[in-house]
Amino acid sequence: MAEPIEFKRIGEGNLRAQVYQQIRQTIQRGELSPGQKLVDVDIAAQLGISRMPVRDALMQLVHEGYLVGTTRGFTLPTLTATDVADIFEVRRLLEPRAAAHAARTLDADGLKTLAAALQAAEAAATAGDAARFFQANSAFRNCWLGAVENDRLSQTIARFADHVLVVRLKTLSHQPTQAVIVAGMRAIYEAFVKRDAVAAYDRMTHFIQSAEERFMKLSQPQQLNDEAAPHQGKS
Amino acid sequence: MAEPIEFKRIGEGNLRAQVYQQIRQTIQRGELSPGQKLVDVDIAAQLGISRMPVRDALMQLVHEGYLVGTTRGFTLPTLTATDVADIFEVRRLLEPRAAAHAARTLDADGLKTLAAALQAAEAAATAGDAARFFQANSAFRNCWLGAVENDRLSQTIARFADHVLVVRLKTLSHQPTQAVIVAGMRAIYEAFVKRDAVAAYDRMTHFIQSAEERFMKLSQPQQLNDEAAPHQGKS
DNA sequence: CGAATTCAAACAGTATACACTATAGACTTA
DNA sequence: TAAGTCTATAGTGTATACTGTTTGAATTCG
Repeated sequence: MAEPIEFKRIGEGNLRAQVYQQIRQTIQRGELSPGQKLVDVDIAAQLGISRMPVRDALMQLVHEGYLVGTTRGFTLPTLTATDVADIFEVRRLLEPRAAAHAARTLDADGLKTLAAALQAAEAAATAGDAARFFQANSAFRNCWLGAVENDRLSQTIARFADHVLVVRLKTLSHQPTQAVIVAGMRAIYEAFVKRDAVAAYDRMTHFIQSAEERFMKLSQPQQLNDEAAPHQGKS
Repeated sequence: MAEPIEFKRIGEGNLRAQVYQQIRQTIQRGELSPGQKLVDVDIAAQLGISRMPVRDALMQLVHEGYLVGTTRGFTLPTLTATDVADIFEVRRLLEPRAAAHAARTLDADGLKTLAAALQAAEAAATAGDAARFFQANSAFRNCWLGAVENDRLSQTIARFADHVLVVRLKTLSHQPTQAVIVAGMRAIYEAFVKRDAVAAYDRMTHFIQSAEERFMKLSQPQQLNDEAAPHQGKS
């Protein structure tokens, strides 16, 4: 199986950073199927560069939890139900506070971007376009997270949100769930517009909670094989 | 200036992991002076291995925030007052909850280890032995964090706590501050012994708060040059 | 026909070599 | 003597080559 994914170098800085950005975007967009295998030498050949920068990028992604390294290439991690619950716990602790910050610091530009993302999400939900919904969801989050002045806080949130997002691809394709998500986004957006930090805090709390419940409910039938596949990761 | 620090390979796994552990321990113990410069090729020569594993380890540490990469070697990051405040904000959000978990899950062995660490801290405080106090403090934290079942939560905490610990070397050498810290540790320890999750939560909240206040108060005179040295980090 | 054993390909880990760039410090000049 | 400029060098970034280990598949044996 050859690489079905087209990698091309993007953006700034050294090769490692470019490759890192590229692969991370690919993962964030859900363009990497769970069984898919990433091999440094293949990607390097495709980009016309040597293994080392690609390898560095892949290892960084492994360390951030975006990938797991096996003895034969790198693949997406298979999160157990416990893993997802753990991630949601951290998000529950961090995101409400971050949202409260954003309510204070979001400027007019940011609010406009949020409004656009919200509209896109609504349109995608009614049209049943999972990919667009996915993307609008990420855009919304990235926008308000960008307004959070505590970079460590926002980056930690972004990382963990990305991890579950990969798994949530199926959940987010579910129409009723999309409706719940959109409602939550709108509630949060309105708190932002009113610059109401308390409301933003509360609504974000509720949002995360309902997102988790939705996920757990929907993934129960398929079992998401908990104890079957323990943590993973080598060395 | 040659390397005043002796690196030797330790522990398990591949060379990168060994070197990583070694350097991280060195940093955690405060054995790296702020101006100190780490150069991959030097460390590699000292260990009798090639640059690559050392380089990988250093880059990982940079990515985790333990070091910053400059064009001439790697050094400790110089945290501004804002940086420290940001880190403490995240810790305030995460640690109380984690402590509540630990109150449930700590076993007899863990409690014994905590008691030992607490005693060591008290002894070091009365003796005025900053290094031992430092170490006992870390041992205490690592122990209860180890009992937290949510690995992502505990690892995130450990990382951020380490970051400020490096800066807090001076603060923790201050006798009155040591007394405050020891009192907080004892209060938390007692909550653990009673398996009182609520008390653990509350006391950890108070502990973090007082630690932050202590730090901010003590570092005010030296200014800790805020706007002077912005974020740092290259590429 | 199924299970154990062997073998070779695949891929990560490590080593070495070269290229490129940013800085420290010398050197110049006012 | 202080400010600007220039250059040698230190040290990262990237490339290539080699090594070791895992694993999947072929092959043999029960």
